Amino acid sequence: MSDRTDRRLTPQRRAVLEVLRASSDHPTAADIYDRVRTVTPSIGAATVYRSLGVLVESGLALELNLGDGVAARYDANTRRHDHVVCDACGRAVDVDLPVPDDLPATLSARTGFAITSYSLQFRGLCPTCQASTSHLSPPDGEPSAQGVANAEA
Amino acid sequence: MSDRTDRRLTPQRRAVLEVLRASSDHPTAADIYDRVRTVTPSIGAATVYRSLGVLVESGLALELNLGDGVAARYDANTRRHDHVVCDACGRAVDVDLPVPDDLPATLSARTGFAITSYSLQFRGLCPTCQASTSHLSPPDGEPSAQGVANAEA
DNA sequence: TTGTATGCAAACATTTTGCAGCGTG
DNA sequence: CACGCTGCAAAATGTTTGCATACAA
Repeated sequence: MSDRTDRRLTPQRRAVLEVLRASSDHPTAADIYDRVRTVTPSIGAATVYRSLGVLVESGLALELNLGDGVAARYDANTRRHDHVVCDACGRAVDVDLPVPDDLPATLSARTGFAITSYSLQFRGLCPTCQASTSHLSPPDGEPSAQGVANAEA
Repeated sequence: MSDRTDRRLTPQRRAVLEVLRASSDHPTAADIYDRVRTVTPSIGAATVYRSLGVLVESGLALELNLGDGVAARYDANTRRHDHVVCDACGRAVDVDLPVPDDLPATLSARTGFAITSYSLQFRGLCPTCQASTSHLSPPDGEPSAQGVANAEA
């Protein structure tokens, strides 16, 4: 009876992880499926979904719910960080916010919950969409890491 | 050509809103459908979904994505507030956290986004689930507003 | 071998749409 | 009478499962 940790990093799972690491736009499972198929055309959708599950379980990826209507997104950046999502084009950008680190403790004291994780979600208009009068058409599919704001102090 | 604001508060929409206001457990659309039917048995699922959409659009309700696998939840509490979700039983509790109010400004300066809203999501174990060794069975269906922590300072 | 992983297709769950009829202003 | 709203059913999405086969230890 081995515990749930003895998962193998198969070629498919590795491929999914690679794609995820190469993406900075927080792709959904469907996005990832499409991208992986350009490399491993024979992979099945179920395998992608299962692989994502495995990666999340083993701590190699994060599953995000950015609060837009969109399905779960995935992130290979497993450090604690926050996100800001554009209401117009849906683009999601990472942010590292210097939040008071007693936040979890405060919350815990206040609710009795044993806090294990937390994140902040911001919504608004991205610079591009602020510029364009018509808040439509996304800036583009998968732009490289443009606009990732990570100042630490 | 009237704008999208001339929506009527029909009996069905009112019923949905009532149910939502009577619920403190952040029900999903399906939950709400079930509850509304106890009062208005003839209502259709589509109407509930459409009503929720209308209520959200008109600012009478909030659509939440609490990051658990669960579908969107709804909240009649439209004030800005945060949530903590139990990883074991899925219970979601409101919290009003005194976050530095320059947070949006900081974010905006850092990313160029025009921030319109934000919220904090915490995850962990609720008191009940911490107590029970086996992190299973939800505390209960729709407990009244037990455990809502709203200290303001 | 023995058990896990994969691909395919079917099954599912959830939400959206099309449409005819109804009610209200 | 025009228009929005409703209920029903069908359709569209998105994700999970069942199963036979293919691998790997």
